[in-house]
Amino acid sequence: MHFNIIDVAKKAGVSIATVSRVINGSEKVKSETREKILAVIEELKYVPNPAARGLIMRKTEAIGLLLPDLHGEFFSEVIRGADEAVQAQGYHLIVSSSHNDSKEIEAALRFMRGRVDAIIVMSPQVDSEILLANLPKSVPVVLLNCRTSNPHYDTIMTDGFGGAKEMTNYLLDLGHKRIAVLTGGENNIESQERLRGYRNAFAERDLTPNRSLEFRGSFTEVSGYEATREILLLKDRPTAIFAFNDSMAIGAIKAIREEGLKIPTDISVCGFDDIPVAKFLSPSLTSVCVPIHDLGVMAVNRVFDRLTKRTKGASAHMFVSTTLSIRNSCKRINIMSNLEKEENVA
Amino acid sequence: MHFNIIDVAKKAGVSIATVSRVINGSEKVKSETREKILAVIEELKYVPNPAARGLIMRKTEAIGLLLPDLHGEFFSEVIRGADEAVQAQGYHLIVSSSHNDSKEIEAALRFMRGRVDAIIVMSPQVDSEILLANLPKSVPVVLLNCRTSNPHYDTIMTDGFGGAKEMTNYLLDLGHKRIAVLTGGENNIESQERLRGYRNAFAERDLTPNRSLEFRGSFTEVSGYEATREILLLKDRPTAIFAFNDSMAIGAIKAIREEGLKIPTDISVCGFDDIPVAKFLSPSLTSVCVPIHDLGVMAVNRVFDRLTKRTKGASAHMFVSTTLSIRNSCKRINIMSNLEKEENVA
DNA sequence: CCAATCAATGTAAACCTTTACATTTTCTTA
DNA sequence: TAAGAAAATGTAAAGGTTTACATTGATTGG
Repeated sequence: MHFNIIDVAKKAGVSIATVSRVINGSEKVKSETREKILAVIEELKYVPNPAARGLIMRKTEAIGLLLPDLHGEFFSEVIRGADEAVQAQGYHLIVSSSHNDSKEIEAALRFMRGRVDAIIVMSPQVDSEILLANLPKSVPVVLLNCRTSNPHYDTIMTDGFGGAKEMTNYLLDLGHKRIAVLTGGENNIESQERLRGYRNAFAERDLTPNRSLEFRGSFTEVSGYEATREILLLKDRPTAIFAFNDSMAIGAIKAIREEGLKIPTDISVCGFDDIPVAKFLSPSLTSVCVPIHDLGVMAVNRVFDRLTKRTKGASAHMFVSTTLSIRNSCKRINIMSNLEKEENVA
Repeated sequence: MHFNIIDVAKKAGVSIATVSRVINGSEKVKSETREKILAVIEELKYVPNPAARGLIMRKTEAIGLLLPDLHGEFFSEVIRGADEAVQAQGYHLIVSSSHNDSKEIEAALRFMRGRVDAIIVMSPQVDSEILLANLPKSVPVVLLNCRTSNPHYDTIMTDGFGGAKEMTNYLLDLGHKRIAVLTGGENNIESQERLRGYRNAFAERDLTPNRSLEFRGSFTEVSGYEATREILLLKDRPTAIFAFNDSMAIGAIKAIREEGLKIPTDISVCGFDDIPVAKFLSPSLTSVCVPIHDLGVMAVNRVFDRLTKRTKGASAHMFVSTTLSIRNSCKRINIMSNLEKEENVA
C-alpha cells in the first residue's frame, strides 16, 4: 500500500497544506517543520500522486504522441526526437498507435483526455473528418503529416512532393527512363505526395511515366520484397526502383539479391526517409533524407510554444524540406554504351 | 473548453449519477432517460476524464514501460510487442526512457505513480539497489533483463549466456580461433552475460580466449564501427567478429567494407538479437535470435496475470532462450588451406 | 502592555469522477 | 385504492492533490 499526503501530515503532526508546501518548494515553512516533514516523506517513501495533482492543476506534464505504428526505425526516430525534446522540459511522453484505424484513434484520444497537456498526431491515412471529430478542443494539437488542410490546427508536413521529385530528377539525370516506384497505401497522403512528385518530375521533361511501373506496397520490408519480385519478372525490366520508403527499399534489395542481380550494376535502387540504417546497408542506400528525429523535436517544440506563450496567434503550418542523400545504390546508365550494345546485337 | 459530467447532467436535467450510469453502461436507466443523456453527450462532445476516473477507480487501464532507450529496432520491437498485447486488453502504454540514468529512472517511476496499473522495467545497467528503491510497492512490476536477483519481483531474462556460447561454438566449429568480440557497456548485464557465454565456449574446449580481442562498444552502430576500425588495424587480424548486438554488427560491416574487405570471404561477422533488418542486410547477418517482440508480449501477459487473478503466488522468473539464425555473414575457415598457404610462404 | 504587523500554519473548496446508500416514482396486487 | 415491492433517480462521500482564505502565534512600535 502506498501512503498519501494525509498519512504524511498525520505522522508529521502538521496539516496537509504544509506538507504540500514543502513538496512544492513554494511558500515559507519554518525550516524545522520542513525537515520534520521531509524526514517523514523519506521514511514513508511517499511519492505524490501525479494523477491527482494533474486533476487539480490542470497540468499533467505529459504530451501525447499518436503514431500510425510503433514498428520500425522511422517511428522509432520520431519517438526518440519527441522524447528528447519532452524530457528537456521535464515532461513525459504518452505514445499510442492507431494502425490507421479510426476506432483506435478515437480510443487513444479518449485515453489521453485529461492525461496530457497537448497532443501530437501523425496520421497520414485516416482522413480529416474522422480525425478532426475526435481531436480535443481543450489542449493544443499538432498535426504531423496528416491529410487535412484544416487551418485551425498547427501542422507540420514533410515535403514528399519535392523530395520525390528531386530523387526522380536525379535518376532521370543518371539516364534512367524506366523507373519503377513502390508506393505506400492508396490513401496514404505521404505516398500520394511522393507519387505526385515522381510524376511531376517526368512531366516537367515532357515525359510520361509508365503507370504500369507504379507498384503498390505498404511501407513494409515484405511489401517491398514482394513488389520487387513482380518487377523482376517483367520482360522489359526497369533500370531503377524508387521505393517510397527505406523499409521497402530494403525488401527490394533482398529480392534483387536473391535473383542474383547486382546493385547498382544491374539495377539501381533508392529509398525515401533515410532512416539511420540506410547508410549502413551495402551498398549504402541512396535515399531522400527526411529529418525524422527533428520532426519529433519540432512537433514538441511547437507544442511548448503553445503551452507557454499563450499564443492565440494563427496556427503555424510548417513545411519540412528534404535533401538527397546520394550513396552507392544508384548508377549512371551509359546510354551510348547501351545503344552500342544494341547495335552490336543488331 | 471541455464540458464535464456536471454540464451534461444539467443539460439533460438529471443527476450526475445517472449520467455516470449511462456512460458506464451499468445499472438500469429508463431508456428514455438514457437516450436523452446520450443525445446531450453527443451534442456537447463530452468525453469522460479518465484521469479523474482512474483516481477513484484505482484503475487506469494503462501499463508503464520503462526502457533504457527509445532508439533503434530492438526497443522498437519490444514496444511493438508490448503495445500489441496491451491493446488486446483495451489498455494503453506509457513509455519512458531512462538512458540508464538513475535520476531519470526515478523521475519516470514517479511520473507513473497513479497513472498506470503496472510497470515493466528494462534496465540492464542501473543496479539493483537504486532500481529497487524506486520501484512502487502498490502495483505489479515485471523486471525485464535487469541486473537483480531479487526474488520478490517477476523477472524475465533472455539467455545471453547460452546464446553467446552457442554462437561462439558455431564460430569455433567453423574453424575460427581468433574471434574478436564487441561488448556493450562494462556494467551492462546483457553484455556481461554474453561475454561470459563467449568465454565459456572457449573454456569448454580448453582454450583461452584472447582478452585483447575483447573490444568495448556501447550497443550502437557507431561504437561498432569504431571498434572495428581498431580491430582491422591489428597486425594479427581476427578471422571473425562477434558483435554483442546487431547494431554494432552493422557498424562493423560498414567499417570492414570501407577497408575494402569482403564479408565473409575476408572476415566473418555475426551479431546478437536478430533485429528484423538483420535478414535484409547483405550479406544477411548471422545472429543470435532473441524473440524481441515476444519479450514485450510476455512481460505484458505476466502483468495481466497479476492484475486479473490476484495471484499472490510466488513471483515467476522466466528465462527466454535464444536460437541461432545462421545466414551468410560467417564462413568456414579451411585450416588446411591456411596451413598450406603458410607453408607456401615459408 | 496593547494594537498592529507578519510569519507560519490550518481549513475547506475545487478538480472530475464513481458508487453506496437514500429517496422518489412507478408498478403490482390484494 | 392503498400498501408494498421494484425500478429509477438523486445525494454525498471518496479518491489525492493544491491553494485561497482564515486563523494562530510571535514580534514590533508606541
